[in-house]
Amino acid sequence: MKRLDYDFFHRDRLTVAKELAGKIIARKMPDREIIRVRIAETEAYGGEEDKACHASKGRTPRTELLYGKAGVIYVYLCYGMHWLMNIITGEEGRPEGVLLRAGEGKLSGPAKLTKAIGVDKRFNGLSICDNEEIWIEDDGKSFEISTAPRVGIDYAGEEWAGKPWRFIANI
DNA sequence: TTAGTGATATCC
DNA sequence: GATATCACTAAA
Repeated sequence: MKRLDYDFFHRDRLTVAKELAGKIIARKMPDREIIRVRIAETEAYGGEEDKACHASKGRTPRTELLYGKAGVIYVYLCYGMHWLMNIITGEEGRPEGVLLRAGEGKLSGPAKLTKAIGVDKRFNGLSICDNEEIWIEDDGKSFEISTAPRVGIDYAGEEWAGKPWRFIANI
């Protein structure tokens, strides 16, 4: 069992998103219990012109993290009650990231995943390959990966909403 | 289908 | 200071 390090995330976002599907996210809770959830779905965001990426409309304090170093966790509060978790990928200085969209089993939704592993604002800005509370593990198993269009981003227009940048592991 | 929720960005 | 927007969920 090995932890994914900076080199894993320091690559093209589509590659990272595809390979991240099927990996395990581990979370050490405050009571020292360790929760492990296999990642079932990911989505790639960002790139030069991706209108669905938060950073596409301009660099702001909130999106500053997206331009940062690969492996950094970007946590975003959506609709006032849902935490969405992303991991920054690619070169520093480019707004790229991968959204963790679902976990194995009943965790069919990005906010359910973060709720299950107790991720919130406190993790925003942490590096996932350099702390003892949360990390990603590779247990050596590999899965068939399906692709599909991203969801929930109709505002970005058909061209971007239709990109097959969603990766689903056939667990 | 619709309500609920709050941070953020963008306008005064 | 005010308002519009939003990478969602649960209940119906």
